[in-house]
Amino acid sequence: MTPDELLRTELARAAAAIGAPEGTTAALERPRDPAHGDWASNLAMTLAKPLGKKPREIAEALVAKLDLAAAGVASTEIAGPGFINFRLAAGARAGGLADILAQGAAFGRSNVGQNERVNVEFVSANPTGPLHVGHGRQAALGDAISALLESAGYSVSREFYYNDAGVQIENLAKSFWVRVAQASGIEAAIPDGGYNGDYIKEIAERFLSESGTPPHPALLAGAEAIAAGERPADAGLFEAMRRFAVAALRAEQDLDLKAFGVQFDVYYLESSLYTDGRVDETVRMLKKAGHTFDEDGALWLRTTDFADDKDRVMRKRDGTYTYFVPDVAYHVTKWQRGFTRAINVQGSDHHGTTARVRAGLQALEIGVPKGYPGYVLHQMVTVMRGGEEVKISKRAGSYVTVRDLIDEVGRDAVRYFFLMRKGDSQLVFDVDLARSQSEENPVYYIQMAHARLSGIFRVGEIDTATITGDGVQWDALAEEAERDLVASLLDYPRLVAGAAEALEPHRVAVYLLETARQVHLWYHKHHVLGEPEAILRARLALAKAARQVLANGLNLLGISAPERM
RNA sequence: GCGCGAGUAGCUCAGCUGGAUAGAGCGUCGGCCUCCGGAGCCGAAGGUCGUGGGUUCGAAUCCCGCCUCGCGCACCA
Repeated sequence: MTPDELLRTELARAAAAIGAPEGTTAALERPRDPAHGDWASNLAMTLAKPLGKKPREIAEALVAKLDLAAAGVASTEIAGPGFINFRLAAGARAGGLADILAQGAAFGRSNVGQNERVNVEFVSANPTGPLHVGHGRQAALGDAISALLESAGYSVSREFYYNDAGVQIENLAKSFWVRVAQASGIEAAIPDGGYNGDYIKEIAERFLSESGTPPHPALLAGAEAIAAGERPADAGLFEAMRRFAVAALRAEQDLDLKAFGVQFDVYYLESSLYTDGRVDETVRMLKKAGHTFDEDGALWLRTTDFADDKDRVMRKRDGTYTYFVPDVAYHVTKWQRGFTRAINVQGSDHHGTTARVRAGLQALEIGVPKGYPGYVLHQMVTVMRGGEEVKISKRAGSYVTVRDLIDEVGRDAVRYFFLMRKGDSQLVFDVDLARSQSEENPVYYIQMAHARLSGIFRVGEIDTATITGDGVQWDALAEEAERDLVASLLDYPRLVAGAAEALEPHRVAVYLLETARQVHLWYHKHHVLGEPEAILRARLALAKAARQVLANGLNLLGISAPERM
């Protein structure tokens, strides 16, 4: 147990002893002002109302009940309106470092999740083009959220949902047909709403060389049909092209993800929901539950019964389903596959769908919880280079892809930059800063801290395996910079737990930057090698512990922790 | 118009789920330093937390109104 955990338990015990109501939580925090001690609690203030006494009286009663020695507390004081301030014994303060050294990579992990199965869905791009920066933010976020949940003891499955059915894919197939026709010498134009990026040209070339050139008349007739807003008559050829294009684009996206170091456990195909009958089954169940109605020749779901702001069409007049139905069918599978918790990471431009998906699940009346699935929505990304915004233009077929970014600034920097801001604030990606090898670059700065600490052991020719907390005189860490660094390091488990609960990886990113700053500060002020034995040993332990915490945090974000740079 | 998100130092952003005198980096100004690993270190200036009310011992944080910006408001995903 770290000192604050000990203290927390003691406080809870004391609170119960003076008759605090059940469920009273003892808030314990690190005061901003060091003069207020190492830890402070507002417990007495929160108890003032239920106990009907003055906060300061309660504080005195609490202190009298505390076993200070057990919690490693040297002194207490009651301050301000009723804060209880705790000052730890010098040894107890730094003694927590022994925990870090003993737990190693496990430091910061917990078991609050109790192996609950969580499905984290992210990226889920349509296979209609390369992954762009928005997907990149999502990939970084989804992967980090997954890692956070794993570290909190959840059993996480990372999932990618391919929307490989529906109107967009139809448009892709038509655009592809046109490109194939063009490459075969036929004059044709990409239809409205189609995809005209250069990448489709390249795939069309590949199609021709791998599958041979299709019969000229069929291609021509198909192109004319597309121009008229219809499907090509040769259904077999159209289907073959659709498959080829989708497969090629999926392969491209896989390469993007691989370059980013993101691995999914499950790729779920929307098309499979049709072929295995789940879509029809979902419609049948919704009808059976009695929340559907017919109007204007379409089949509707009365989602307004379940907190949606308007009713939604399920089956269009032309007999095809809206995307909403497979979406519901898909989330039913998540529930049925045993995920009692589901989290969808999406761009905020999708937030309109959240209410209706939940409504659809409620309308089924199969016991899915109300807030299922949970959503983490993130705002847009703008890319800056040379002080100017890089415009994203799908129309011109030139937009910033994830792979462009990774090629230019490296995987670690891309990950950090996508994670350093709160998801719900807009993010400016400064390419020049991300690629700079200076301390202004936060990634470089954090990794440098890790490398510097590693350098101490390398230069001193010290095997880190020999560094443990055994027999270390912790009160040798008496400098202010050391006290601050130690406090930050011991704060790490709480920080990670909070980030996991809130699904906010940026807290880890911000923490790492601050901790790195403290490492640099300490490193510049105080030497390790060549100091007297007691100080040397304590500082080596501190260096190793700091390095461990930095590595653990970076690992959560999917960023490497280099030993030298 | 409705819904969601954002608005905090000159700039970019934190603010640990309601705590004590609101923080960091960059930039600006003043002063040191050249040491295991590369310009670092110390200090200063800089704030009506968009705005007006409310809730309470206490509000950047919770509630209501208003202003500005972004996203959405399809029988597209």
